[in-house]
Amino acid sequence: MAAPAAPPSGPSTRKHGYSRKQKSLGLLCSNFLGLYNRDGVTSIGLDDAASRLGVERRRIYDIVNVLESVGVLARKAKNQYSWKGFGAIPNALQELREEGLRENCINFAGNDDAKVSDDEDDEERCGSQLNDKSNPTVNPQPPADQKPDNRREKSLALLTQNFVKLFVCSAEEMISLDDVAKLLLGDAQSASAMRTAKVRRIYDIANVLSSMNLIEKTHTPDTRKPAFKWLGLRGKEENLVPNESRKRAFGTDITNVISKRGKLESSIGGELDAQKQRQHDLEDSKDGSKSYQFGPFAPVTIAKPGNSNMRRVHDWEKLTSTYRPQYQNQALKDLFSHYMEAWKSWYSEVAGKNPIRIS
DNA sequence: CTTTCCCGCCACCGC
DNA sequence: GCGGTGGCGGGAAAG
Repeated sequence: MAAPAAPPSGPSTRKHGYSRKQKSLGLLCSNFLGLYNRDGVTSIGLDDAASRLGVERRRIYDIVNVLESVGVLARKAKNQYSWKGFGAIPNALQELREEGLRENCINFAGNDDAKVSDDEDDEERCGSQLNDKSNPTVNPQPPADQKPDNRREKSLALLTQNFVKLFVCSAEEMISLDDVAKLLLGDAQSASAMRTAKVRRIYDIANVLSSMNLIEKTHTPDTRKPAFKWLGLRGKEENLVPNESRKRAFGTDITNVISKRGKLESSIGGELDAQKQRQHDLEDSKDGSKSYQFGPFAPVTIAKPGNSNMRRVHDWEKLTSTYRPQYQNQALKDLFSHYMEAWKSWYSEVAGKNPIRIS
């Protein structure tokens, strides 16, 4: 693949092709992951990440918040996060699942292959936000106050957790954007204007989860409505679809310092960094090739192992045994195995190389 | 036109 | 006060 500046099948973006896709959160997240998913990485400084990825600090917060919700990161201190790795995801998801099942009094019964179609069941929620002013929280929190924690309720992190719970708790493997919006941000269907304002956050979350291949953007089979499909596991013949090649210019200065939305950038030495745009496709045969691109300071060449038939045999057994808590319950064991099994392929596909670090 | 969602202002939270 | 966080929504690119 090539042509970073001119998106395929787009209008002739002649000069200074400003493309939103090159600055998407998902792309940034992929780069973030590629940058820190490396042995030896233990802690991550926000300033360091921001400068190395060439973005403002604000954007790092977005990524970090959702990554933390999935267990990949953990806040250690101000400005400092610790890298937990992809291996922390299964446990994090399971916790979310248990928590989700616990907090909302739902009885989905043995409804395994739900079709759902038009009825949006009301699983998640029930204990989250709802009516703007009335007391919303039902969680283990003193209902005394409502003003202080109001901020927390709308945090990206919490939204992300609820988003994930939606999939992990229920049997659905595809949920429409409309339903997600409705479930996460309570409220009935309001005008399109109000909803548009709300879904912006969902897009943010979805983009970074997509970059991890935890979900995938799709459309409902019947309608053409946008929807999200849960990947990574689920009792289906689901296959892990590797992302398409994606890249983002690195090392350039802060995103907006010069070009204001790509309009008045004109001729302020915009050519200089063209050299940084070099992109060479890593190995690649047909489609799915995920290549990270680094700026002037290209670290290690990322070798993507998965593509060929010979998948290097990870020490998954060892790893699994290390991770596996002492589950007395057989059901939990199965569940865990199910997760791990799915993640073997997922991990080797997306993350590739080095095994997860265990502390 | 609608949908997607980047950007960054500025409120908020400790210190 | 001060700097780190991160809601929040304007408004422009993409469809």
